[in-house]
Amino acid sequence: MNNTQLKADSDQVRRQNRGLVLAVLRRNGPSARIELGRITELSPATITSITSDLIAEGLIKSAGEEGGSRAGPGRPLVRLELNPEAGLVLGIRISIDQARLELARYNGEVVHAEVKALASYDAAPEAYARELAAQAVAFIAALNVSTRSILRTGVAVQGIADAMRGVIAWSPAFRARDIPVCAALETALGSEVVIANDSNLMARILVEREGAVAGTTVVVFIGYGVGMGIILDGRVYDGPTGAAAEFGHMNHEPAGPLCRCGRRGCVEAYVADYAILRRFNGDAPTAEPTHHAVDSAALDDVFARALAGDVRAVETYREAGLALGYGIARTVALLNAGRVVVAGPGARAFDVMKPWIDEGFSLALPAPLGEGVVIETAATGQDMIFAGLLAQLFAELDRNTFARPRRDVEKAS
Amino acid sequence: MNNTQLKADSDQVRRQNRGLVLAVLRRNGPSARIELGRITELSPATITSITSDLIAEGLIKSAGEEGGSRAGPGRPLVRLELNPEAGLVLGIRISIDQARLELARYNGEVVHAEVKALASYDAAPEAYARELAAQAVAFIAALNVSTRSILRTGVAVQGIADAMRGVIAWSPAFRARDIPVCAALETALGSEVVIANDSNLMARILVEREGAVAGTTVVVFIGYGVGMGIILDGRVYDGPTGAAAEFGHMNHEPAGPLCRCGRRGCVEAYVADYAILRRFNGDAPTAEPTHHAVDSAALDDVFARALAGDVRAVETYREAGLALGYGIARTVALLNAGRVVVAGPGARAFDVMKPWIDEGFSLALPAPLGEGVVIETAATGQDMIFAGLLAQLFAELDRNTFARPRRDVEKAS
DNA sequence: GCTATTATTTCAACGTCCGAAATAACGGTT
DNA sequence: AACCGTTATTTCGGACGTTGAAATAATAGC
Repeated sequence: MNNTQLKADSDQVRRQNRGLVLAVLRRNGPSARIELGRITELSPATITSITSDLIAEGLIKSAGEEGGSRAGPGRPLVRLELNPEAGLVLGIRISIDQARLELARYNGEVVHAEVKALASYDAAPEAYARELAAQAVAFIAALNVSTRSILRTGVAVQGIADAMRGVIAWSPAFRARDIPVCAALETALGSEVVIANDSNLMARILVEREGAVAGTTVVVFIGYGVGMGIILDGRVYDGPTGAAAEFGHMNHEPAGPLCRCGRRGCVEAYVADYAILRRFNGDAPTAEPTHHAVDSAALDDVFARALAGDVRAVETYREAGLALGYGIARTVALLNAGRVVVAGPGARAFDVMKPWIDEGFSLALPAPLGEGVVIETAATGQDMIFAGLLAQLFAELDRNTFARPRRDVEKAS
Repeated sequence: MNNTQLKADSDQVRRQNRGLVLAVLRRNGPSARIELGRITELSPATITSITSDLIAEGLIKSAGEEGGSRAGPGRPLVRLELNPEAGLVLGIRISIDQARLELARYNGEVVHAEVKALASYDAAPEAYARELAAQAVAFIAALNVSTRSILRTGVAVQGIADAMRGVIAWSPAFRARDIPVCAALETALGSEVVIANDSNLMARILVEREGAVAGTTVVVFIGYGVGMGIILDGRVYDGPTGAAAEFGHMNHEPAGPLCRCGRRGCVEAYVADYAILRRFNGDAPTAEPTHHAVDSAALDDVFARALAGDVRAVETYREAGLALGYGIARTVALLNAGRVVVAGPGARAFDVMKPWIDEGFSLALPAPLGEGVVIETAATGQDMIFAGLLAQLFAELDRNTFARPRRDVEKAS
């Protein structure tokens, strides 16, 4: 018989409290010991003990003079901050036929970012992974950084990111399935590599920016595809394997338009970039969708026409809005979400779609379930995915690696 | 700034480990200290310390001779068990126009169960709550039990159980909304009262019976209504307020048959008892559904006819199965569930519907998302809801009340 | 230079867990 | 009946973590 829960001991207490201190420093920036004590509710004595350990291990250091002290009498506070030199983290975002790499110090400061062309859609899985690893090695070599100082690497991608197996199980960026990116990067870099879904990362950073969110929030990401990040009780839900909610492939109507996935009536087939264009152009709903990036100028045009009242453009967004409203209603029925944030490039048309989103929502959901649900949009950019990726990497690093007390560091006396 | 996490201290360590010991005793039945140590991974010394505290507090006691020792030489093990006299727990299940009450000892043993008639559908909220509380008081008074020994009370109901506000927010058993059952019971009984959803409790007990479940499992409950319990990583997900997944009111087709909730095309309107009868009888899909319990003999008849190949009966289950398959696919898309269990009285027709469930599922879900998903049924009864309710009450009691170390109990020396 | 004030560290006390040793309670053997 | 091997449970001292109180440090204001 195996147990659901784990036993607790003093090691775990220390780990938890160290993690807490690191988390506060990461979220709040430079903080004095007394402030750490107030926020964590740990006693000043404990804070002294924990911070002196962390300093001895090189994870944090006392901030310079810019701390700014405090008005009035009394000993000035000494602010502590994360030590940027404690290590580096590498973030990689894979999208169709390109990859963006970003190197950041332990305090979150970005050292360098770069976009590399890297054919993905038609690539063979192993070859792609090898090529990606080579690009990563070249990227950090060009910065004169040793692979040894890379503490952790993260890969963000649209579609199903299987964190257990460390592969991209299924993504619109690839024709093939099961791209084994983690293994290749791990051997090339020697650091632990995690994989995550774009929408989840977007959700993560939205939550982080706004502080803890009560209840359940879902973030719908509309762009080249349609994704979703789910936040349950303030925590991003990653699914059993790390995959995100495939809201885009949640069916709307059984005989609906053809989706890139080959099924009919997926939400994506009404709402994604390609679906908007297909509908506006008057192509058959069963016309095979493109598998490559769509012309963003053409999309801008449809949007502008909708604003101007062009009938076909409005009708396009009406159908998209209805599908979205129904899809959101189904999601709310299942998860009892109180807030829905529509984000991503496709969210530019949010205001145009909103009346139809509301209509679909209220047609699909009995009033008691829909009451008080807020459907809104949020300005988001490509860098938010990176911010989320780095936030996740640092959170894991702090919690799983650095929170663990080390007994092998000589304490200064 | 407030914190997501809480600090840890030695008190919390003890609480966690005491809770662990109680949980093992509850799940495993009488266990010797050495066995507790093996399962919890705590040292024998710690187990001695914790168990002697628990014994002093009257929560556990050493089991009689029936422990059965062990073959071979060596000191025989002394099995410990939960002390039935540590307190009582009251479970109440509310259904349409009746309530069932059940009193159980701390070790889970049921003292007495009783069904009382209690008009619900047309009742006024406050009056219903008062009446229910009066019935509960009478029930325990008839058993010669003092309200003081009731440690906790739980209410199970179909529909939206708002645990935060302690009300039945919306349920097929009531025309009215927001029935304030918790407040009334709390003042009448003096014990903490929690409210929970039928389907969640069913899911809880299914999980408990099978041990920890890896990944995500959903339990679809088909009966008078259609509900769902979601198990994320082996834990029942209760939603922000304690409500369950309203799978029954997840829309299937925008212009589908009329649901009891007044919307069209809900899964329930294809699959629930009343929907099966309506379709089989050839009534219009927009015929107003009944709000009272359906004739179970008539349902048996439809089922028998379907088995015999009656065209209209088969067609009825075909449509229900398709709706179910689509609904399950939507759920899997969102939650990445690996296993779906169809339960409840309506699950008797599972085998009949299975081909259509599978068809709907594969039409709705791209292959990579549906791979390896197991859709199955499980035999369930009314008592499983009670078992789940008691399990939940005891788990909360153990974790929140009894795991907390007490310093006011005199230790035997 | 002194005082009030606030931040940080030191120290002793207390709670928890653990390993090792001691003790307890059997079955089997002589 | 005494002894031995075996296994369960308790006892005890040590290690670690947190805490409150007291001591110390570092400033502003007078």
